[in-house]
Amino acid sequence: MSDQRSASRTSASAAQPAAAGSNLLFLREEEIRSAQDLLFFAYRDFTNAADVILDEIGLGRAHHRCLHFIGRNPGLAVTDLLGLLRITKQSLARVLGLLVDEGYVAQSPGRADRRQRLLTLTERGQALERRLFEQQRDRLIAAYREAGSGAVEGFRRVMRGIMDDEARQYIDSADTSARGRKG
Amino acid sequence: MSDQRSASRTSASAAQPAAAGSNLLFLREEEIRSAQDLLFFAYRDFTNAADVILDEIGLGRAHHRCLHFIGRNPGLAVTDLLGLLRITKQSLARVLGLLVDEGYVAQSPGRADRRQRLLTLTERGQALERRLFEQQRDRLIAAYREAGSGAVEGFRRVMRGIMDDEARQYIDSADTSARGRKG
DNA sequence: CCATATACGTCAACAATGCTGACTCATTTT
DNA sequence: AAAATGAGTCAGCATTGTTGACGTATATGG
Repeated sequence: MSDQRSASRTSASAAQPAAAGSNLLFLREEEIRSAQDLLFFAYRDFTNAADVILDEIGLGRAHHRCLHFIGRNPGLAVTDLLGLLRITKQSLARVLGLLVDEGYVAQSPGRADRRQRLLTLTERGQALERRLFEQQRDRLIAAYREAGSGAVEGFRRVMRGIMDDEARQYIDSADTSARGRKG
Repeated sequence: MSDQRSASRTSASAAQPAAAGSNLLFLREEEIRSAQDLLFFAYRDFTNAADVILDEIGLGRAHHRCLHFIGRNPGLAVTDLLGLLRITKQSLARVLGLLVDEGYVAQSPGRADRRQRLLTLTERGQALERRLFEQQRDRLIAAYREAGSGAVEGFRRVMRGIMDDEARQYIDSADTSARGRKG
C-alpha cells in the first residue's frame, strides 16, 4: 500500500473554515469527524470478530443479531424483535426461518396472547450464541483493559446518547433489570 | 407492540454461570452483552441519520463512506481507500464509478507514481459530504452534551481499543496531524 | 356476535452492496 | 526484460435489505 494516505491527511483546503482565528470551530469539527472514524472502524472490527465462526456454519450477521437479541430476551415476541432490528417482517422471516429450521431457535405460542410465537434459543442456539459472544467479548475485554475502567462509563454514556429514544429505553430497562433482577 | 420484551429480559437460565456466588462473572458478562447492544443501536441510529439525504439523491451508505474518507484524505489513492473500507476493488468500483460520473469525486494521476488515480472531492462532492456530515454531527453533539465532556475521552479510548491495529494507527495519525498540522 | 385490528406467515420481485474469478493495460520495480 | 503493482472491467453470485399483496388465527371493542 502506498504512503499517500498519511501524507495527505487533513491537508484539504476544505477543512479550513473561511474565517480566520476560529480554531475552536475547527477543532470541534475535527473531533466530530474523528468520531465518525471511530464508529466506522470499531463497528467494522467488532462485527468482524464473529464472522469466521458464522462463515463455518453458513450463517450471516443477520442471524447473529437474532441469536443475540433472542438470547438476551428469552420469550421475545416476533413483533418486538422486529422493533429492535428495525427491519421488515419479510427480511426477518428469511433469517429467522432458517434459525428455526436448523434448530437454533424455538417458537412457542404465548399464553396470554396465543397469536404470538415467543422466541427462545434451544440448547444448540445457546451454544452457538456463546461461541459468537466469546469472540466479541475478548475484543471488548481487551479494549476495556487498555482504556482503563474509568473510560468505560464515558463510552457507555456517549453511545447511549447517540441512539434514539426508543433504543435508550431498551438499554435503560436492561440496566435496571440486570441489577434488580425484577422480572 | 407487546410488553413481552421488558418482562422477560435477563430471565434466561443460560445467563447464570453454573458456579454459585460468582456474581462478579455475571456482572462482567452482562456488561459485555450490554456493550454489544450499545454498538448495535448507536451504529444503527448514527448511520441512519444521513439516510434521508442519501435517499433523496439516490445514493447509499457505501457512497457516503467514500465521500467521508476522500473528504478527510484528499489525494487518497484507490488502494488506500480499499484498505480503509476493507472491501474488494470490484465492490468499490461500482460505488466510486457513480460518484465520479455524477461529479462528486475527481481523479488525478499521481505525480510520483502515475499509475495512481488520486481521489478528491469536487465542490459538489464537498457540498454533499457537508450536508451528510451535519446530520451526524448534530447527533454527536447532542450525545456529547448529554454525556458530559469527561465522557468523550472514555468513549474515544474504548472505541479505539475495539478496532484492530491498522485502524488504530490510522486514527492516531489523524489525531497528531490535526494538532500539529504537519503534512 | 360481529367488525376490525393485530400477530404472524408467505409469495414474488427488486435493490444495495458484499464476494470470487478472470483478464487487460499502464507503469514501476527488480 | 521480467515481475510486481495500481487501476479498471466483465460476469456471476450471495446476503440482506425493500415493497406490495394476501391469508389465517386470535383478540378486542361496539
